Amino acid sequence: MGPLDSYLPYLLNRAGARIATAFNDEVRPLGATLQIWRVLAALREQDGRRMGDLSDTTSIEVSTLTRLVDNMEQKGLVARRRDAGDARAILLHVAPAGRRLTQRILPIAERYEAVALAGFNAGETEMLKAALRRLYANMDGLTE
Amino acid sequence: MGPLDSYLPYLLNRAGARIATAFNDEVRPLGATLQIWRVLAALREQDGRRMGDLSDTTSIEVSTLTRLVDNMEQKGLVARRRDAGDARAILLHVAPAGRRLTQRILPIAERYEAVALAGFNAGETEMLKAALRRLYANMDGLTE
DNA sequence: TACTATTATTTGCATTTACAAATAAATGCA
DNA sequence: TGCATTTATTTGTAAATGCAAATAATAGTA
Repeated sequence: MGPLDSYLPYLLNRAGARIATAFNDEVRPLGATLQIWRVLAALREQDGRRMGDLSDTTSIEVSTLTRLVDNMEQKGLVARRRDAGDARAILLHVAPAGRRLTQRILPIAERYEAVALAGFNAGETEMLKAALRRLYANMDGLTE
Repeated sequence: MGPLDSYLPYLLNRAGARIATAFNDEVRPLGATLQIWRVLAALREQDGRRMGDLSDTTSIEVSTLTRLVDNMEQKGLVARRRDAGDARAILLHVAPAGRRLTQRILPIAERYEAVALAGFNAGETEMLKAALRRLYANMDGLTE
């Protein structure tokens, strides 16, 4: 293996960690965290999701997610409801405070997108995003 | 903000998390972790580094790194030496067991690079890596 | 030289995280 | 229907994480 900064997982982690840390610092004054934002963003995309589904989309491990949701529920950001059709499952819904918080974080999220992609034109941006999706899909090759 | 999977930090985190989890599972039987590998890889690139330097290259927070290094030192993977020129600083060196572990992990790391980039040609690969470096650099715009 | 500010690392402590086991419900099938 | 298997979530528990404060040494300057 050559130099570290030509190793893809390294570059990926480094970029991700930097954005994550900065974003986290920024939303903390709002009483949020990156993880909370991830859940809210997932619910914004589609409300009433199962824990397992949320775990998949947010990349937060289920047992961690359970406790994060406990916390968010206490803060009134979300509400658990037992799935009527399948009583094993929970459907998580945003609550009013969660919607308000989402609205406050959205402009920050948009700013991060813009800053990260500063100097990228539309074609480059799309190419990068496509590559990241492809990369994610490629990992199927390992986990079966 | 549009759909989640067009949001760059999301794509970045998702890809990174997936690789990280899989890699971690794979090196665990060797008595290693992803974080341990990060330190070893950084030392392989250049031995005798300061804690702060290591923190920067590995994206591991310094206080976390201190304890990780405690652990690695106990396992005989690395050794701390006080910097002769500046007694505040520690220079971290690989130890024989660390070198051996590095050799065992290297092929795994190479495989991950290959799997992640399956189907990418040389040009696409270089473009992606360049984009990730640029993205990282772009974040200077926020943290000053 | 003494004093203040800066830099490098570690430690205190509360929170977050994740593996494994436990619980609870649905499904498949004898 | 009854029982074993699978699926969904939570809980137990130990380890990892990260902010803030503490410690230690250097550098800058009056």
